[in-house]
Amino acid sequence: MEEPRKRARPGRSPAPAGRTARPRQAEVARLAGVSQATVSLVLADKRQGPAISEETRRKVLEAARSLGYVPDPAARRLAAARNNLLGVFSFTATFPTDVQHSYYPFLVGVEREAAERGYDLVLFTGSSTGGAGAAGPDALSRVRLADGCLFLGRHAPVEELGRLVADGFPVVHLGRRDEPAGLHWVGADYVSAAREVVGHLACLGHRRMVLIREDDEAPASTDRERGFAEGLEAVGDGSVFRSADPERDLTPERLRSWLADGVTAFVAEETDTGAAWRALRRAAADAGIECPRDASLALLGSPPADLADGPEPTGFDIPRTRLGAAAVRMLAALVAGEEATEPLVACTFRPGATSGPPPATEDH
Amino acid sequence: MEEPRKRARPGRSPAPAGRTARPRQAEVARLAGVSQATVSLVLADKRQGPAISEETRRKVLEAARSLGYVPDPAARRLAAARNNLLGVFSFTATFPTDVQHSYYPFLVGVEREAAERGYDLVLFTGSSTGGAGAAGPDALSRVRLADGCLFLGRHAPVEELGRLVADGFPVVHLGRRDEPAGLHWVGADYVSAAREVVGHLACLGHRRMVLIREDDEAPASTDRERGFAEGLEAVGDGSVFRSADPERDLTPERLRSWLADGVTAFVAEETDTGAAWRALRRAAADAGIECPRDASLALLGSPPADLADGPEPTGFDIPRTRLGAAAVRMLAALVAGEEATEPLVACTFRPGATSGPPPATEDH
DNA sequence: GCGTATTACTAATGCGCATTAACGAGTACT
DNA sequence: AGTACTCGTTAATGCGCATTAGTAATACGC
Repeated sequence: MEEPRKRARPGRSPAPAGRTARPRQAEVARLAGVSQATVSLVLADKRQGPAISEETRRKVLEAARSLGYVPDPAARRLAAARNNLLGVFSFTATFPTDVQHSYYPFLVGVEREAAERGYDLVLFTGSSTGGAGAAGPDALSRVRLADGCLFLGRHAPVEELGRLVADGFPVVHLGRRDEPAGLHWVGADYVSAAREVVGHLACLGHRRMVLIREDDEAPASTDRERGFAEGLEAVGDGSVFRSADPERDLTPERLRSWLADGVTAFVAEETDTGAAWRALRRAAADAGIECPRDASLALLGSPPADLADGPEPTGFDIPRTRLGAAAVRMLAALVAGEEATEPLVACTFRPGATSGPPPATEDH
Repeated sequence: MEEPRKRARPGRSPAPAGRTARPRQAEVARLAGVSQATVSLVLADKRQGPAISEETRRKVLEAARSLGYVPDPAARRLAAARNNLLGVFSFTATFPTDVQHSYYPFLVGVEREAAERGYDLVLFTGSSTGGAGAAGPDALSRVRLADGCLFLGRHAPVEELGRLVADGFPVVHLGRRDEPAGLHWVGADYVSAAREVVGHLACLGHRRMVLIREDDEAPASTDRERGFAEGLEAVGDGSVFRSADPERDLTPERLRSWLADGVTAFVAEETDTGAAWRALRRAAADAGIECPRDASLALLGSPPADLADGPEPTGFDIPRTRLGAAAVRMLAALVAGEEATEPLVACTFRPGATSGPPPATEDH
């Protein structure tokens, strides 16, 4: 025989004893001798709504306090037609096991800014769609549960993202990204940052430089190259060394031949692997080049963890935390129906110890 | 004249253009040519309740998929159902800038296990920042949006937690905790782990040991002490050195006097600061005690980051990732209305290099 | 005194969903 | 042919709150 219980909630109105249920606005209203609507108004404390007498306000607040009234967030969000929920979706686990993955600093900023704005975060795991739940091509659509969603990682499927964007669902991608047209993103201003590094080298007197980069087409790489080029435009000239495997191809001999050609500074891009910088450092060491003396080195980003304890490289730091915050700001703006905010976040220049004036030449 | 707009939601039903709003069950129903109730039934996929024809089921699922329908979590909660959302609430920032005491390893386990079970995570923010959400007496109550909530950190206000627990809201605290009666928790089995470490020392031949601990009453400390006592029960005897500032109070002289008393092994508890272990290592060094030779040292936990590169201490590792997973398992059980699962998670013994047989005595 | 404001509140409605009583259409059995 | 069931679907309801239209009461102006 089925118990005809109404909902799972125990003891209601006349309180048949047992646990007292959480009080509702209705109970507060009864105690204060007013209507539920009045309670809502008092507690909302709007300035523009109907006026409430001081007397009533007092009674309601008193009643609410004495009952220990606490609003039900679900009901509140339902009635207000917004969730105050921002999604965070990464295509790998948000918390990869290899500790202190680079997402961490982003999340710091994301959390802080979201908290600041009263949003909570929903962490969608790539696997929450692949694991127990349904996989399939519409896996991404789960993020619609939030008011908007932040995407991390390069492997976002263009198709599905495009669909979300086309539906007007607020989406912000962390990192510049052109692919689904209309996708909003925030990213570090690699162009300016690279330009600034080159400018710094130019100030020191360098006129001829080489950029070492890996062989891919990620915006992060091309932006750096552009900044490199722009920085050199009026003050010198440079060339780009591009290799799929810099650690193999960047030989000490090549470095020496560049030096012989009058190159006095080398700039490496930062990548996931840090291969360019590692290759550059090693080749320089093998070639017997002492760093700020014989040639200057710069890194367009931060050194990989395994090279962290060498001399601090001249270059710039990616403001990951601020990026996370900026992403949330933009997402919040989109959710509010406003224009997207500024997508570029400035990197901070790092003087470092791997650059100095070029060695004296015959001009001297 | 007042525009009779319904809520702030733009473009509805016949879609006057512009942004498409999130689809509701009603839209799915319309597209599938059935009623909203039917949609709900199909999507709920209950085995009891009214039967649904295969034909209808197909149509509904197809419509839902093509619209990218996702249930509104707030509405679901309100209608007394489940969300598939588990909350995570920490009383400091979940992603602290100060990496020292990071919840990261826990979160790895939490995320993995949650994904495994088809739950998404809601990170309730604003606990620390006091941002827009400000810390009222209802700061905690936001978590009711989720099906259940995980709490991290020691500073959980007993009052509010008690309220949630009393209301039957599924709550699991990470770390043993007695305070709000009835609170569920998962924690590392410090008692067994400490016992095992002591047992190991006893096996090596140690009979008299001293436990160095800080002066507080956290369960994590008292549990370790209990394990220490239990481990010694039948095999030897020990005493406890307790200090609010071990680095000041634990002098080399004291160490020597213990040695003179026949103490051959020292055990330090792990705390946030790592003070006990640091003090012990330093005092031993200052006293000219060479580690495994003159006396054995053990650490009930993991060394602080700044001592990580010394010899690996004998002791145990706290299985943080597994703890996170266990917490989610328990929370899921509670949400499902089942009994709470096993709260204790075993630590893994670490042989280390700071222990060995006691030095030869006059008995020799 | 009768409109017109103004103030202080309440009734009614709906947010999106789950749930259940009710209903219509078959089919089976007296 | 009438009754009893079963099956598939829908109408209706309510969760707890915010919002708005509406009402009652009082103050004001001429």
